[in-house]
Amino acid sequence: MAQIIKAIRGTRDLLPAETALWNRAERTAREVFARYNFGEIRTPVLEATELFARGVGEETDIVSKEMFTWEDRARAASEKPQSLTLRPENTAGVVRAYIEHKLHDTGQLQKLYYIGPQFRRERPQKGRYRQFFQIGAEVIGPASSGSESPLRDAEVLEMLAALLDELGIPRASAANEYQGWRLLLNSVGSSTDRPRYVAALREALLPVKDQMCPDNQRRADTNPLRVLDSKDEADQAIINALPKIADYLDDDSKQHFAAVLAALDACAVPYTVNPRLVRGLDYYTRTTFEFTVDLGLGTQNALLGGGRYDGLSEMLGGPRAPGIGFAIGEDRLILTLQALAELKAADEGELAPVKIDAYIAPLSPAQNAAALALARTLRAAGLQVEVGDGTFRLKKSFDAADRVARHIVILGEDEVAQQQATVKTFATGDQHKIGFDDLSATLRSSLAIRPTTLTFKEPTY
RNA sequence: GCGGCUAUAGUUCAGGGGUUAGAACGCGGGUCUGUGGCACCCGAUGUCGAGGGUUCAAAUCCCUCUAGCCGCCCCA
Repeated sequence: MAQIIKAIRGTRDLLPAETALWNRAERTAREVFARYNFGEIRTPVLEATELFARGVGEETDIVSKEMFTWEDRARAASEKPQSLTLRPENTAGVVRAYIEHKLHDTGQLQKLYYIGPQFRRERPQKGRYRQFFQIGAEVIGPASSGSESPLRDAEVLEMLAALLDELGIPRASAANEYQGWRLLLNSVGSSTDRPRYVAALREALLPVKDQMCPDNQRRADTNPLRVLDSKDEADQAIINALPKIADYLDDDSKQHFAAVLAALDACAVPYTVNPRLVRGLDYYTRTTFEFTVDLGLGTQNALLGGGRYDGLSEMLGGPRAPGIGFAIGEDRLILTLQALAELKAADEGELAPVKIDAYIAPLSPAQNAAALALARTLRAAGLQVEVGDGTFRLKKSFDAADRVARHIVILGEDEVAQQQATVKTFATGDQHKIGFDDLSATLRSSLAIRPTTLTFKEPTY
């Protein structure tokens, strides 16, 4: 027997039972984004490796060891082979498109959102896959369009709060034992603040480095900012004594951050300022944030992350175009929603599965053609319809119908001859004969099927 | 990339060197020829993750691989 082929490591199939939830989440996100005047952008899954090296940062873990990268062969002798990469995130691609299509020259603020797969070659775990999905958005434009305003930061954060609220994810509070979402916020400073701070950090780490865990010793050399969000218990005292980024912000950055917090207060969006929150991508400046959630996600409790990237466009060879954005881990969002649904089911009992409108059951193969024709009519009217096969016994048809549909439409010899279907409503047990021409209207209006408004008698044979 | 745990029916799981591998749910059929859900009866579940080794004998012990989960790293 031939070897079966399986989905490759870290990728997975989403079957209808799950995609229903994915679609609901995506629909909600699209609706919320539209209310804030965001339009959708779709960028290629494949980009030049150079884009991520320059945008995300050559030294970051993502670029240095987690990308799916290969050399595409040259098409002609005169052409050089090109290094291609499956995108590990989408912000760099959006900014590349912004520059490439000269959206800057419109002078307008661009509000763009995307939904799509991203790829990172990490060890798979719950909530962490090699092909994972992100729902993200970017606000970018020339400074004259207001792209640099703290209002943009606050608006994005407020929009995210609205989205999570609308998806039914509770806010963490003492009342629910902090099972819910929580916004963590920090400012990592401007592109001039940050190098000063990193230098100070390095200096402060030098004498204490040896006392820290091996991971932190390594970080102290490669990426000192990462020492700040270390979970190592023993190192916490040392970390708390390190210089604070807040003391290295220039006046502009300080005022900017204060304005963001003031706007969040005005919108009643709860947040926690965490001076140790840092991000793993080099392009972030000033406001950075993370939403965590304690439902359904194990150690991967970061539901979404984002921040400002005022210098990214220039890094990619474009004009100065400040911006802010975020990316939601859609897989993690779904895990959270599933955990929430389970909690609810434990409280209220299982929810009845959603059923389609009708199941057409021909009584013998002679009625198969008529059944398909009737299905076509009903479907054209917008009804959700399944069709059985006339070789099934009626008993089996009922069984199959009850599993998926609210009504069974029985089609025997008499029904076809009279152009009247026998329709039974599972919930009530009511059964009526309804003319083919009236069927879609009758099924559409649940009122008409209620016994109080219909006085059909049980058919007698 | 590192460490640990796990892999048996469609699903959740039990078993544990010795005839033919089990339960529940689910699935198929019947009792019941155009009226289901309940009940009762019958039936099929399967390369025991893959490959190799030890042994008279391996689903069981050992090794390698693969995949999943947990933690680390990192991040969404």
